[in-house]
Amino acid sequence: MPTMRDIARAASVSIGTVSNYFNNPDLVAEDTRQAIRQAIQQVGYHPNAAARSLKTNQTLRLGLVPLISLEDNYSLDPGDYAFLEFLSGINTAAAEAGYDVLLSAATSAAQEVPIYERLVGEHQVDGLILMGMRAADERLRLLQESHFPFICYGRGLQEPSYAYIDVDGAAGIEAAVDYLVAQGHTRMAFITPPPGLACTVQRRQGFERGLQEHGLTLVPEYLEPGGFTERDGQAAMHLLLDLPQPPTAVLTANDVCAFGAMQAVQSSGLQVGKDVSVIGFDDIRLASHWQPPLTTIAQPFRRIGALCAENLIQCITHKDCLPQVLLEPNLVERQSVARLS
Amino acid sequence: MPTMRDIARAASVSIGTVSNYFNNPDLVAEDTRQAIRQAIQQVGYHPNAAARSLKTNQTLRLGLVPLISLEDNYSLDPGDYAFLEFLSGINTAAAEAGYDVLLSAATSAAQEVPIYERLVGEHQVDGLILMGMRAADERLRLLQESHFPFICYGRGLQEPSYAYIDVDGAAGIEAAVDYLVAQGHTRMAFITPPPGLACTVQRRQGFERGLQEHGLTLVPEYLEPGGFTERDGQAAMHLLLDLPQPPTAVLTANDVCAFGAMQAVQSSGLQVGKDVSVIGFDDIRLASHWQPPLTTIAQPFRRIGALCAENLIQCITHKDCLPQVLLEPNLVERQSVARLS
DNA sequence: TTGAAAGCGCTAACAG
DNA sequence: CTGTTAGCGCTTTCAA
Repeated sequence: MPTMRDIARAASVSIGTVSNYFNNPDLVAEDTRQAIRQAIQQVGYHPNAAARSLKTNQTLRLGLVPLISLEDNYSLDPGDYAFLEFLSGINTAAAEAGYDVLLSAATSAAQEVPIYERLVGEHQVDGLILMGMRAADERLRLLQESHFPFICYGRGLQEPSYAYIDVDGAAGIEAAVDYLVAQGHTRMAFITPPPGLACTVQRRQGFERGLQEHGLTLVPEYLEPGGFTERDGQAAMHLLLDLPQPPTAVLTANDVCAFGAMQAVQSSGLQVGKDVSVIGFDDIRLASHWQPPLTTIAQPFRRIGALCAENLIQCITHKDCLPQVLLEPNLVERQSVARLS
Repeated sequence: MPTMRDIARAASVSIGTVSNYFNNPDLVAEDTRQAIRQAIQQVGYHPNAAARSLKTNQTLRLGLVPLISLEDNYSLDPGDYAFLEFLSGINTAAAEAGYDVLLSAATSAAQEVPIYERLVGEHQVDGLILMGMRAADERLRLLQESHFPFICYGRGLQEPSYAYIDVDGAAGIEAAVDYLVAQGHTRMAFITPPPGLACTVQRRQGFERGLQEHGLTLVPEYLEPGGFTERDGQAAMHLLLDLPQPPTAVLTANDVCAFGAMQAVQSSGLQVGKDVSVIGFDDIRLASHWQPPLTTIAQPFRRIGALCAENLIQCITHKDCLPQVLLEPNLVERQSVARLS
């Protein structure tokens, strides 16, 4: 690989001028630029990233640490199909701003914090994107203490002092409850996201608020702890259907969970969208292709990912800015909800 | 952030000794090690990655360039849910060997090669993982010319001279044809992956071979160009059903495509697994939860990803080794195929 | 077993 | 406008 020295020699200029060519082109005379450009073209030169980083203290990389755990699906975001869209959004927006994305897997929750420490300590990235926020999240402390730029997809439970992009899950669930009530339902259950996640608490509050507003009381058995997988949905729905008085409508943790729940309904000889209504969360692509098409609370993952990347980069370059974006989710009506007379 | 100099000072040793502590611990006396360990603990020191890379010429990073294109879903691997599993495998295996993964999105096919050039030129990564291999793939030339370590998930059409991990798609399709014949089918169609991909050609050959072996002739109308999305499957299946004499069984590009195809069958008032049989490819998690559960040709994506990472790292560290792994796919029988009398 | 010193490829003063 | 030069933080001889 050629170095800047080689380019300088080939263009018969000094190494400093080549540096200027890259970082302050207007300081360089047009003919000199021409010569340098040619030399670069000829050997296919690219500046060495490590050398540049060492000097400038910036990597042009954004970090993301997915928790890929087979045992505990505690915060299995990456197992969630939505993660893909999220990642695409990050990646696309990052690329547009000249950043790459560094992925560093944690294969258990215990590994997680050390990985963040290493990424920060080694200067591997200029900023970090967090996701799958927990009700009590160690990562926040670490990053805030070290004054390292970061942004979260999701918020913790108290009013956050950090940058985040989030979808108002409570409002989404509340809107879904409104909708169900409008369709004549009164017995509504909620298969929640995994316990421990911040969004689980938030959405549960939305659920309670929704019921309350319509003078409905929360049946404790209708609050079923669930998760993001089909298995979770399937198991929880069976539990719900086994109740002496099963709910007529069920909200779920996400679309995949809803798919599992629908599967349980069908294998119990009941019909989704008729005997039992199901509402998903996320609106992944398959939701509209499911049978019956799934009514769900849409989150714009790609956009969220892009917002995370853009705003994080903003934080990195402009320091002391604190983007806090709360998006409104959007109920997409399809055919998995029955209208009761 | 503390530097090695700080550690050296704190431990009252020279900077070279601290370096030895990390890279040649046995050269350092136990008490000295103790002192250094303590100093490191105290300030939370991590070696600066850029400085280290600059000197050692290795980054401990593996590169992956997903093609995230909204217009042309030419090689929309990342849009495929299987990508997630693949990525998890890579990420996990990489992490185990001390590597991180660098993602650099290409948002159009035109951007792709320049991104590879940049990654190589900037020394951003120690090796690259390619996927979505095309019938004629520019990336191969580039990487082979520059003698940069890389490995492919998938093979080009001629016998490859490069490292790869692949699943024998032709054999998979052939086995599926065998299976369909055993179930009494003779009119079989194939909704192919996107044109241009190497696997499309390979699988088509498997399809033809399969038919041939059973003395069946290929009906040109039964070879329907498709893709990896539900839309692709849906559209192609409708075309197939509109034929004067529709097929009784349909192979598809992947499970998601199969889902779309099944949707088309149902909306035509026919029943999957009875009037029309459908076979997927990949065996993503949802396949078994679909209604009816999808018979499909399984690819172990997580394992493939892990193999890619492990073998690439092998290539990086041991040079001149040429892993070429061909995995046999596996037909998973479920309920989307009818037995004809 | 430890220390001193050169240099990886680049940037950013600064001098000319 | 261009050249010279001193590091960025680390590894790696080589001497002591």
